[in-house]
Amino acid sequence: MIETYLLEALVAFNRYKTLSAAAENIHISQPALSRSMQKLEDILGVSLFDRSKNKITLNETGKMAASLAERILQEEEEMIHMVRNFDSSLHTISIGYSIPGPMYEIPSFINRLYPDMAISSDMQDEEMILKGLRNRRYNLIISTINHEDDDLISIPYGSERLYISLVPAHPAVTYKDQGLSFKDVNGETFLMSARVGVWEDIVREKMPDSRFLLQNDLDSLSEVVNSSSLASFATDLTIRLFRADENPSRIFIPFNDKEAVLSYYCIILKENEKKLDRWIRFLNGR
Amino acid sequence: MIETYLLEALVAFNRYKTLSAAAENIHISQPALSRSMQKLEDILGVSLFDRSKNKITLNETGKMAASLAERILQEEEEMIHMVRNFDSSLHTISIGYSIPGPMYEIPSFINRLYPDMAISSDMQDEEMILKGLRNRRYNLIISTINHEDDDLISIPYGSERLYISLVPAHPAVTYKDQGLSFKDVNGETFLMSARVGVWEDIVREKMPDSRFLLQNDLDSLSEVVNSSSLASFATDLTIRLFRADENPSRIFIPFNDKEAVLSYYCIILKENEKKLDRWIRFLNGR
DNA sequence: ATCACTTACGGGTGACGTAAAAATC
DNA sequence: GATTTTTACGTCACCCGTAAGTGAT
Repeated sequence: MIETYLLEALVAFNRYKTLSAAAENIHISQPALSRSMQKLEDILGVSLFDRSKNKITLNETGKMAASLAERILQEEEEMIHMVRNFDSSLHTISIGYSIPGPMYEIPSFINRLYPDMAISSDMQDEEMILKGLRNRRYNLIISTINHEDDDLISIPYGSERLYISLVPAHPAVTYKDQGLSFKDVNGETFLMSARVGVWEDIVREKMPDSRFLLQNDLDSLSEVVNSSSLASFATDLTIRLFRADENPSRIFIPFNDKEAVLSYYCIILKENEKKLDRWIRFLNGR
Repeated sequence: MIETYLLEALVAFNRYKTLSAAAENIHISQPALSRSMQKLEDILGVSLFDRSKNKITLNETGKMAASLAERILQEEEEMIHMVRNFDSSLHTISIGYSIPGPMYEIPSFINRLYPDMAISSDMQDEEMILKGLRNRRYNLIISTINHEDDDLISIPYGSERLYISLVPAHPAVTYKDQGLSFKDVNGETFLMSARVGVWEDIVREKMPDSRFLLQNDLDSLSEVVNSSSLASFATDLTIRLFRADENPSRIFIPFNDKEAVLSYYCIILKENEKKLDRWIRFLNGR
């Protein structure tokens, strides 16, 4: 059989057209490459090159061999990637979210239950999240839709209420105790994260006259928020997790509207029930 | 990149299930195979096996890797065959015949014109011969049909008349000078080669009452013919080439019927016109 | 005790690099 | 003279086999 390094040498020569150039590019000496080409011809029992005294080029057979070799090398690289990806998929729990809130607490729970597993988090819209669960991209998803399908297990996880975050000087802080409604602050300009999932659809619909300044990066968002007097958003969950209410420069007021509350569910494929048994029992045992 | 011998080792282990058995089958020592498996894991950066102290089995990742490796090795073998076949096709002129006669003289002409080329001969029915020319299996074909297509070059090669071969004692030898007709010997039993192409169709149709004893091998045919008094066939071409008329134990009498004469043509793809230039000029220069 | 695998060790193949020669531009 | 390829030669990597060790059957 032909060892891989010979195929690599052939492909390199085909790409760089001279032995010297090819040798340099694959970091071997030029005579070594010359010998490899001879060895390849020897193994195949076939002439692959037209040789003159100081010129060597692939003949028709050689060109064919080179393109076949390239295919094989590509496939070998693909194999490496597939094996590594498969292995890593065995050692990571991949979670898809349609809202960001739970993303801040679920990984630490999972990590406690499965200390040897890596955790990958991803946020996309509802549709992509569900599709990702079905095609095994995600091991579990957090969705605001309670999908009830025969092949799924759906467990109510919790709910999140949207808050407005204001500077203490803002006139709307008078609502502090009773909460306020979207229409009370419709027209306000908000700073918000670009990645808030379905929340974005909700606030845009309920406050059509507002402007929303999106920030891609969470750190820069919080920096901008702290240095400006613009309104922003939070939820009961994020306020608790980040102890945001200890920050004296911001007042948090809940929205009273029913659309300001999102219930969400942890959904997994039934086929993964055993694999995620600890997690399921943790959820049900709360 | 992964050297081929490691893939072979993995595939062997997957097939034979224990290191010892696999090692024996690929003719290396068992520790060598053990090391190869470790090396493969090292290169991939991934665990491929479940190991207990004296047992080693492929895990899920390992099984996947093994099947991918198998695919790659198959492709490599395929590459070797394709390259060798392509190379040999460059060094052989492949000829397809629908009748056997020219098969006895064309190769020697070709050999004189192209002394470095190998020659392969093949006989099949008209349809397969033409198909073989179109799909490049044959470089040239000899056909009794004068295919006139835009992509083909067809050159009349010659014609062949069928003779009957009789022992001198046979009553029909009285026809010797004027020739005879198929119907004159319909009912006769003939010894004939199993590979006579379209001739077989002709004699079966024109002498429906005859029996034809087919011989696969030409040598055994001529042996049987010489030791029996049964009739047999020849053509002007074969009589000349094999000096059959110098054999006193056989009389050759031509068939007069028009179906007893077959004209045949040398046909090549136009795209091969240059490659076979010498041959074409030889044909036209006769 | 036997089997299966791993680790340790010494040996040989062969792939490598350096050097030199030959040929072309 | 610079570039490109091949041949020659010595070196070193690495793959191999043998031997020894460990644990399971």
